[in-house]
Amino acid sequence: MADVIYMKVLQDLKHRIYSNEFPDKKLPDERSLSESYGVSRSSIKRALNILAAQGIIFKKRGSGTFVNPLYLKNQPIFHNEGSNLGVTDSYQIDGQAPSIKLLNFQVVPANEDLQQALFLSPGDFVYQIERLRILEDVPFMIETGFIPIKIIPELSLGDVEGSIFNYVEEKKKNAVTKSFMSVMAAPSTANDQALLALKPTEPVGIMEGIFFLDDGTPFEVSTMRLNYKYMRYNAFVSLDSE
Amino acid sequence: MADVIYMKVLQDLKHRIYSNEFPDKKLPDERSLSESYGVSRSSIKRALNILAAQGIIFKKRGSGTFVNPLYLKNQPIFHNEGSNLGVTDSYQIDGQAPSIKLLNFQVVPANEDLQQALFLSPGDFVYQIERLRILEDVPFMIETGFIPIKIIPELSLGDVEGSIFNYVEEKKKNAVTKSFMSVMAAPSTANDQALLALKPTEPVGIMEGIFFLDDGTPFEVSTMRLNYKYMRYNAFVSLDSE
DNA sequence: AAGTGGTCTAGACCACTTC
DNA sequence: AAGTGGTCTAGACCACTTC
Repeated sequence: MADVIYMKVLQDLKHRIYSNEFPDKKLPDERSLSESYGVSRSSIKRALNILAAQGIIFKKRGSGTFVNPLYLKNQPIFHNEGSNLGVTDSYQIDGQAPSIKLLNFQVVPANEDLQQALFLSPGDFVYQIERLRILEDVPFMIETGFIPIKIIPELSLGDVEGSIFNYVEEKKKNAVTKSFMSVMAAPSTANDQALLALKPTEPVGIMEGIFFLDDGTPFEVSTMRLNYKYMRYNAFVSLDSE
Repeated sequence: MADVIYMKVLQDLKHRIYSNEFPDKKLPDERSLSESYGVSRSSIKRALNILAAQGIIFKKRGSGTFVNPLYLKNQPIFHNEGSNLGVTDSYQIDGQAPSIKLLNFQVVPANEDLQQALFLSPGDFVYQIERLRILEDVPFMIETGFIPIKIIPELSLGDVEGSIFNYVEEKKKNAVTKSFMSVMAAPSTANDQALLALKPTEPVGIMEGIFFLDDGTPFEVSTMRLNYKYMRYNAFVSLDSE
């Protein structure tokens, strides 16, 4: 992926944006970027379109391309940087991935909700995986995931202490690239408070999702409970492509 | 929008998919589509990429393009009913729009953040509009919005007691069709608790956004603080188009 | 070997904004 | 008039899958 031109341009531009290289929030025009990077304008546009879809920049025809001030105002936490949608890739900070503390790992029968979400039959089993995610020594997320055992029957204790999405990508050559997400807020439970070092008045952010493999197979149902300070979900919404 | 080639192709393909014209779930290859539609392969790819981003199809290099069976089976989780992205259209319940209680309406100078977000110059003014949104007698959202006065200099007290986005659509023939949203959670303030009938341990969900008119003009910066029970932000995420 | 999607180019023309 | 992003073309070559 890194050998692809538009990805190189994208990474470089993102770095320059975060380095505040454009204090007036205006990027060079596409034709200048094309020349300075030595690539076609199409490749520049492709990189810019992705940055726009990620909410980092926006474009105004006739005027130029601008850094989204909302995006830089606070530190964005959840950003889809990697080759898949997993927590490990999305919560990188300065290239450092969050570490994992395994809380629970077992195989259970899929209940009705899980059967429907993961296209399973009665009697099918799923892994239940509960993990605490830690970023720079701060536990910030409790993650409970359910994965059909038939998709990765060989999953071991060691595997679930690392990135499962990366594991699947490497071993199965099938990345998790799509998801339906629901983002919510809720009061913290006693368990949340203990694990995430929250006061009783401090809430959790909740991200619930169904994750799909690239071929459309539902891979995991996951509920993530976050220290509210670490949840900032950015999205670009457009009615154009309806 | 309908005069754009890739949109025409997109609409037509979507219609053909829903008409079950591809019972084997396989679409013609891109070069054939290019020929049969009489457009370039790039335009075909553009339409297909959008359909893939919407979760309707998926592509497999070397194999072809396929209808996503999951999509036809499952009802889409998130559906935007209205013609714009405003609260009035998005929070309809059984066709009933939320009502509005105006808390504050004044004209103030745009601070630096607003100048940057709304393309304003020092000395430009914005409306500051604070409103309480009420659904079936329950106040659920405190909304603070900032809109440049030069976009709608004639805005009156009566107008801000209704849907501003619908007003702009009717009067200016320019709909709010794009936005960058940030979704967060936070402890409730005393003000939140009073207006939204929350206990001190109950949080708010926060949706912060810049809303754009169809031509890309930033129209409003808005911060919405919601009773957490009423915030559920749904999104379909895909790395395909990125 | 043939088929199919992915990436990329160089350039044309259009639509809108700014000067 | 000049600048800037949007759309589109025709074609080249690459990577992966299927036969």
